[in-house]
Amino acid sequence: MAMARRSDHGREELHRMALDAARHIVARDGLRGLSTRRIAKEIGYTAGTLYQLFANLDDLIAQMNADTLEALLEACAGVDTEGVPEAALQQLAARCIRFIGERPKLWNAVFEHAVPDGKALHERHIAAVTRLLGLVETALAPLFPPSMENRRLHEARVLWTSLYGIASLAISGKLAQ
Amino acid sequence: MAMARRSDHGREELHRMALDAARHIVARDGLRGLSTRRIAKEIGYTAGTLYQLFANLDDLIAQMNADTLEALLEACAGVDTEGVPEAALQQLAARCIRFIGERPKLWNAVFEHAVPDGKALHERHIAAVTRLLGLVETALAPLFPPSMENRRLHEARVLWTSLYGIASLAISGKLAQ
DNA sequence: CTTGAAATTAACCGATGTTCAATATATTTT
DNA sequence: AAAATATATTGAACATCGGTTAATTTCAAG
Repeated sequence: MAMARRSDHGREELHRMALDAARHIVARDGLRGLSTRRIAKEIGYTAGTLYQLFANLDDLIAQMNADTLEALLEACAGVDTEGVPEAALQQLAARCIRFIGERPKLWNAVFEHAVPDGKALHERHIAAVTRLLGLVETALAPLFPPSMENRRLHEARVLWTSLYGIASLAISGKLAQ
Repeated sequence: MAMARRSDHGREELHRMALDAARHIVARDGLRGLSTRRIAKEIGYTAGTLYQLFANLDDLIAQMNADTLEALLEACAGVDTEGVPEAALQQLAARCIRFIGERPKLWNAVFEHAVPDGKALHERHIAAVTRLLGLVETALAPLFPPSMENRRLHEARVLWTSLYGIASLAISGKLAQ
């Protein structure tokens, strides 16, 4: 097989291709089916090339997960979080559930991937979670007087945490039949 | 290291120990962290021993997942499904969400594990799902006259599939208290 | 004891993440 | 254009770990 040409793809184009391939693999076979060689094969390169774009496989997975969270954020973008709280929350929940239900294994990867010892979570990962949480906080605002800000933030976090269970449950129903 | 004595543990005791170890590993590190050698190490044996108790690793995982579903069933056991339907469904949803939230990675495994080609789902797996569905069906009973049995079973399935709606209510309820 | 079956391990063989020297390609300089 | 330099890509090497099977050890029964 011929060596891939140097200028076949630009650096960031390759970066994108690798993450796309990883996403497809994980969506189909779960994190367990992901390997450097498999990603490389899917994009027509060899494993070593990936180490020019990512520090290692953990780094690649972390970026893939950050992508997933940003995509979820995108999916929630259209929700009006300033109106009636119940309606806003229901819409947020519905979009999250839909998003997760369409890529359950990819979503699982966000939680299954153990962060390497000592390493912090990826910056984009944190940013996306923060903004998602922010949506819930905003939606909850009308239910709490300004004096109960702590309480509001706390409840937003509780709600956000429970969302995972809800989404899982929704997915379970779909997959169990 | 001395070979483990043959009579250290009975067959079904070992069986249980292996599944327990697998559960702990998956709960901590996800399906990706699970391997025959790691299970064996945790219970003081070597990998080959497992093949006396399980057909292969896939079989072991399948049994672990069946255990998970049965544990969920257990967690739902106390719910009074004979009373007011709305209350029963809400309780069921709340318990499911709680259960999943406490062992997210273990729950993921139930859906990440691809059933080997040609193989059917484990019998206990199917039985557990059936009984979970049965809880919903029972809870729905008061809402349907006996003549609409088909309809009731259908709605139970729909509800199970879209449990997230109920789950949302359960969360809202928590928020209100 | 001997024997045979069950339990346990050791060995097999392929896959994994990662590194690195060698090679192929692009770019710049002369 | 040719030479020189810089970069991209590979393929092999390494060490480890994967599931599974073959061979060995243990134990109880006759």
